[in-house]
Amino acid sequence: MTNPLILKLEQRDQLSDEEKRALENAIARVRVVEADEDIVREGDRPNESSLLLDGFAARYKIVSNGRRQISALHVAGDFLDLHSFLLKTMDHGVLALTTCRIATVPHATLEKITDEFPHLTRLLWLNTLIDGAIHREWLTAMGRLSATAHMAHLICELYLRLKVVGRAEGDSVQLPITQAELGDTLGLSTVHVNRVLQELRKEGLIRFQGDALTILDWERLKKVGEFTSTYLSLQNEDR
Amino acid sequence: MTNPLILKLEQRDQLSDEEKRALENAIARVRVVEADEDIVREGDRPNESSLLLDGFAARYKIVSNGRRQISALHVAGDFLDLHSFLLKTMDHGVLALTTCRIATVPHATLEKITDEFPHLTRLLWLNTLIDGAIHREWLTAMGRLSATAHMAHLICELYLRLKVVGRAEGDSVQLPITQAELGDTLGLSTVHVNRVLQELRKEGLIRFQGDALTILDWERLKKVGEFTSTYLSLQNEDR
DNA sequence: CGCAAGATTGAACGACATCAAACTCTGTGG
DNA sequence: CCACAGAGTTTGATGTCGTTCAATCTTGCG
Repeated sequence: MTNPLILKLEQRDQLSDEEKRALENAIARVRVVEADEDIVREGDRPNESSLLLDGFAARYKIVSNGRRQISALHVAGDFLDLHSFLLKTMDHGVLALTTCRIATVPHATLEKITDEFPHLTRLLWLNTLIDGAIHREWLTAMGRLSATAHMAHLICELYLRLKVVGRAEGDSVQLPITQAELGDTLGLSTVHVNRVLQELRKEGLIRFQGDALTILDWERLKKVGEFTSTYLSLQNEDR
Repeated sequence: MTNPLILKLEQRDQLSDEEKRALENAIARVRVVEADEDIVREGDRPNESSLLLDGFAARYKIVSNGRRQISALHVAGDFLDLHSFLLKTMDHGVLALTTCRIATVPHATLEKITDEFPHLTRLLWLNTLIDGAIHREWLTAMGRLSATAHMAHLICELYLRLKVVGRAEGDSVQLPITQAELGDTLGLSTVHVNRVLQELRKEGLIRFQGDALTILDWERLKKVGEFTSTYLSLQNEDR
């Protein structure tokens, strides 16, 4: 059971043993949050950041008419609120979509890392930059792609991100996300999410029953979703 | 003429004289890019980052049917591609919307800053985190607000961001952005942008003729756009 | 003065939303 | 092991917000 954050970072650059140790030691404690509970709330000023070890979580905002927008979906190895280290006040909430195992890293420890480990600091920074790249990609998909293309795009992304942290088995991943949650992610109604998924199934691109998502035709799915993985920075290079 | 980046950072935290000097010295050269020219292209692997000293710029992506999505609008004091320091490959282009004065900061210098100035590094990191927070806000607005609310939200944000770097005169700012560009930002058609702007004018919320944008009723504009400035991290605190 | 870029208008259309109901599945208690 | 409850999925009918297309109008500028 390697720490999934280390898996994720090692996909992008070399980590020294000392850096790995510093990361492992940064974890103050591990806690479990049940599905549908808040991990961090909008307006909070946390003095620690949460690293997702297992499960699925979402960053979200509620707007006035009660509608919800999910601005990020998180999988094992993702920091849920690393940005709260410097932004201080949470401008959105983070919700557990499933039971989540969460490692807690005090901001004081992060500050120490920035003082003593410049290269590791750059990799943590990189981590937040990838989050930003994903946001931009979602903006483009939301603004300029059809609902079907947007969904295909999201599925491609989630499949790859899960694969990187060893959560894929062949062409399949466990994706315990409801259609309502997908709707809040894509900015669509639940009803339309359902129709879009049916279309992708009918086209023979995916199978999606229960939590099990299988990619049946990766090339065509990528094409439908206009997906290119550049923004995920999957290349290993000096940073 | 203070460097607008320093203005921007000083809004968020104290900067020592040494840090200010390090920032000033980081600028290798200043260049001018004319309106409608690319500043950085998608796929580029720049070895320097561009700091916008004056003018307006946009990050954008083109999707298959030729449509364009703008994922960020930038004003004086903004780094246009600070993230290329660690992401290496540009996943989007950056375009000059007006004539732009741009300071160039070599990545080698940024690396040196991360080795020698931990606190300044955190502030540069913060800078990219604010970009990310803006992305999330835009996602929420795009997914769950009406076109009119979304436009009102964008106007509130741009007004505040310009004000921070001393580009506002009272309730007015110069905003040399066409309705087509606004459409690409909001994910709307030009026609609809026009109608939405008319509605905001008719409601007495803004005046917008030529480049001159005036906020006529800040409180009501904020309300229409469901705007709260938390995500811009305008508080000065230790980071 | 004349042109080109941008803004504005109107009419028809379409993608997705909304509403309301039925269906399926899984877990639970009797 | 059956009934039932509740969450999630699916379906159909209708409504609407924003798009598209095609002009026309305005404005800044050489």
